[in-house]
Amino acid sequence: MAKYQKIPEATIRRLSSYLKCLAELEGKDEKVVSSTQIAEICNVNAAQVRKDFAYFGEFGIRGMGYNVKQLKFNIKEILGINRIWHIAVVGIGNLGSALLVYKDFLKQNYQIVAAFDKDPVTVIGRISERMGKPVEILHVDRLKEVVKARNIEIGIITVPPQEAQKVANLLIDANIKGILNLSPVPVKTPPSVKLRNIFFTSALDSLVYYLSN
Amino acid sequence: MAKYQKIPEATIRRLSSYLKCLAELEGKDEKVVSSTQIAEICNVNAAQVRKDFAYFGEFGIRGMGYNVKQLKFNIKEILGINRIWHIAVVGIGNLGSALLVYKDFLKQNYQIVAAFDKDPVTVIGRISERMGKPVEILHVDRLKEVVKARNIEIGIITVPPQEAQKVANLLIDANIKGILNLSPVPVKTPPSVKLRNIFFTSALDSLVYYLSN
DNA sequence: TATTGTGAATTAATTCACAGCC
DNA sequence: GGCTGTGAATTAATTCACAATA
Repeated sequence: MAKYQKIPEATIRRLSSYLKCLAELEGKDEKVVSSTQIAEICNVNAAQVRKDFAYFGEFGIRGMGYNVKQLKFNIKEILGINRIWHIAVVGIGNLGSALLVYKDFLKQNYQIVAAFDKDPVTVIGRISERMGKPVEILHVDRLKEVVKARNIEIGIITVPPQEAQKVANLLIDANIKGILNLSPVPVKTPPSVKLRNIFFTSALDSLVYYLSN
Repeated sequence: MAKYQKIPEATIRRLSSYLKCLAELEGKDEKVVSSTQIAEICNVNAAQVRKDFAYFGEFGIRGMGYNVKQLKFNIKEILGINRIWHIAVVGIGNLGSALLVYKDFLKQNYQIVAAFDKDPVTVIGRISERMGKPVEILHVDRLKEVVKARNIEIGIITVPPQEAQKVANLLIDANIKGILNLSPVPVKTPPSVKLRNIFFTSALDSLVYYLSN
């Protein structure tokens, strides 16, 4: 898909945000959009928008702009989300169970096909009252087996900090392809397992820095 | 606090991650740490760690390293989190109610002192069964008044996409200082109101890009 | 001796500015 | 005429490499 060059990680993140913008425009039945409009909505420079696309090809029409539907399709193809990815959530505490019912998250390209906890019985009791059995909660011992059986490619870690690396190791051992770590501590993976550590509080910390300075 | 220069946003995010690392080391009773160790744990270059600190002062001892406790204190001071910040959560759906009980989040420097929804009665019924009245849920009409009364400086937006900008506008009108937007669409604020849009799925999208390529 | 702190060198990302094209 | 696509210019971030020093 990519032409030849190394693509900046920032470009990839922006592509994902352009996609949201395009989904909105599509909802408003807009057919065509210019780089200037996208830039305006996403708070970036218009040349940047064009350059981000240029890494992957020519998607626009000079003098006209971009076809919304087509551009959306192209970006999904670039990102690899023109299909459904199977996800497992490990750790069904507050955050984990929020994910299980987070519909916006499910709707597009991701499907949570398994949920694990080290104490499924307690957890099921706690969460079943507020959702109609969204997905069965399994004991974490079954992780490797189920990852294989259900073609799970991505694991989301939502366990307490002291368990995070252990769970990461289990996922790695289960031949997971990628890990999204939402626990409050960083985990390590070998180069073969792609990783994103998302620290919720980091965003707050950086916000607060700019509030204080 | 900062010497003179403009500080890269990336530096601020890393400071927040060094802080996590230091908290862990402190928990293990480590007294001293080197830039190389921090770099190793946080997956960055050691010179980068030193340079990040250098923007703000000299915190280490040549030949020795950094005093864990002291460095932790210094970073908290730099980030402005050497005190408690009052937060409001707007939109008590799944994600919002997860925040209300997300203890790791509360523990350090942030305190959720108000929660708003446009239908508090329904919401209270839904969530009260799984938590012991963590914080009263108020009607969003009372936002401005309560923000003022409780010295709330930060608002977290966890409403559905079509409501996000409206809520942002309410917060802006209530003279909030900063907004953390966890809804799936970007919102806009005037320059006087600092903003972070956190798109959960963007992290997944970028992870998937690197899995596909 | 070991490790910080930092100027210089390097690499990367962004923006400009305009040629190319519909 | 208006907007894309892109080489060149600029700006920013990272890393190197070593002098300073506890």
